[in-house]
Amino acid sequence: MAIPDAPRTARERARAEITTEILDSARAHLVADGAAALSLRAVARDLGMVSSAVYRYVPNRDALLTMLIVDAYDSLGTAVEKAEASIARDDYVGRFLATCHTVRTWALAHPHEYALIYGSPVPGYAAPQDTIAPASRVPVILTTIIADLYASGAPVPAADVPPTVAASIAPIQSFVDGRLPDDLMLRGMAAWSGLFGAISFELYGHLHNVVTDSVRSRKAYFDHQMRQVASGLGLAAR
Amino acid sequence: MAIPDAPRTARERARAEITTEILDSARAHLVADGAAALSLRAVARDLGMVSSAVYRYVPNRDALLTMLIVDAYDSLGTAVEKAEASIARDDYVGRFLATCHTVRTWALAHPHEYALIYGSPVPGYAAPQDTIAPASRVPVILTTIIADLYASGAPVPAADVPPTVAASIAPIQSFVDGRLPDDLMLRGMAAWSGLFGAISFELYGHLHNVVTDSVRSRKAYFDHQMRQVASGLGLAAR
DNA sequence: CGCTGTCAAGAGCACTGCTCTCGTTTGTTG
DNA sequence: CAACAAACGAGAGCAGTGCTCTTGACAGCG
Repeated sequence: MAIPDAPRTARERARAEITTEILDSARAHLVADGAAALSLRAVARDLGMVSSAVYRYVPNRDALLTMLIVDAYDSLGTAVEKAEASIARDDYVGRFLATCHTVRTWALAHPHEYALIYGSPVPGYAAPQDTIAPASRVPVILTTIIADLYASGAPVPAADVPPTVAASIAPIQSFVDGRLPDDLMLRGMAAWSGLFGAISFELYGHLHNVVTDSVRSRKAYFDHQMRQVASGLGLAAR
Repeated sequence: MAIPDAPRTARERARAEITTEILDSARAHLVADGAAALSLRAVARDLGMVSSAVYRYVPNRDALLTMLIVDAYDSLGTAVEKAEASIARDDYVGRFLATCHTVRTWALAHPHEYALIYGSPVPGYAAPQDTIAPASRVPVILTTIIADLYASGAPVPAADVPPTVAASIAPIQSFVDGRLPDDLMLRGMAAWSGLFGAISFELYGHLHNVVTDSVRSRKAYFDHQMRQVASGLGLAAR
């Protein structure tokens, strides 16, 4: 898997270079006009190539979008990991809130990229294998915070949950070897989907005429909601 | 605004008829292949017209999509209103859960329509005035449930919230003339975005490898999460 | 009856994704 | 070193898109 030792031949060198140029141009178009407007021909024009030449590097438009998806997940993942790592390990609320705010800030700064990864996928689009690792970086962080909180011995929600519900989250529980109480895990998942639900609503305009449309208000609203979510996780405020 | 008394002349009659035929065909394409694949030319072919003829009835593709958006909001709104109305008025949890499950059921049955209204909007797309009324039907139902609950005198969350947060929800509070405590309103909004966040995650595949992918499991998971949300609203379970 | 506005059809423009062919260049192999 | 195969860029081409414009037919009005 690891890159052997950089491209050796001139051809491999050129191929790697042009491939990244294609990706850069595609990303620029995505940022500027969104995924729907991304055109392989426009990318080709950017690089001074003819459209068919691009197909030597990218099998089709979908593949290019997939690369951009991986790209976006990684960009978000890196930002969140960095922000979360800067908080004291035993400040669980702080780590959670830093995660939330970083996701939101990233989303506001990269709306088209956010829409690409958390918006409606194209009908038949099936996420290829290479997207799932980058896609799980944020969930992994959230899970880690919760697992750390639980390991710290702090009081966390651990009520019984109906067997069918417990069974439904078997897949995710297997990732943490069932170390977390079902109740806590379920609340963590609610936090996760609540986080992205809140951001999507804000970004897609559903808060229009609902929450004052100013940077200050929107941030205060989001912060409050995420604090509420945190308290539901057993993360005492402050 | 109201239709005077049905089209009178043969021309007006034909115009109304063809317009609905266009919408029907467009809806069929949307259901089958999603919004991205909706083509004005394909609609024209369906009706045995040439593409330019369609432009006599619909100014452009965006306008057609807007009609479908209104359509979808109305379809969802009708389904939810009907389901919610069938629950005893004093069963607030039941009304809330019926609303949640109906939204989810509708979304699973109409994935492309759901994606059209709750997915990522096209970049420059600004929701026209005619979409906002249909779009608010579900929020109105949710707000009504909460307002009824509050009016019943049941104990509801009414803690103080920071002034900036309270100020941020001034727009929505003005709809209910500030009758609801900020705390309750905020939790209601969290429920609202949590509801659609959960459904979007499920529909867009983010629960893959997280929640067992079976009708039973997914429903049990969703039901549990919405019950948790309800309890956060002061809606005692059962 | 005749004028005006509406309509369907067709051609056309600029754009898209993608395929195929054809010389040219590059790297490897005999 | 020569020969062959693979990789590559350019160009033409196909089928499709949204949208505009012109042209001729028709309906409804004064």
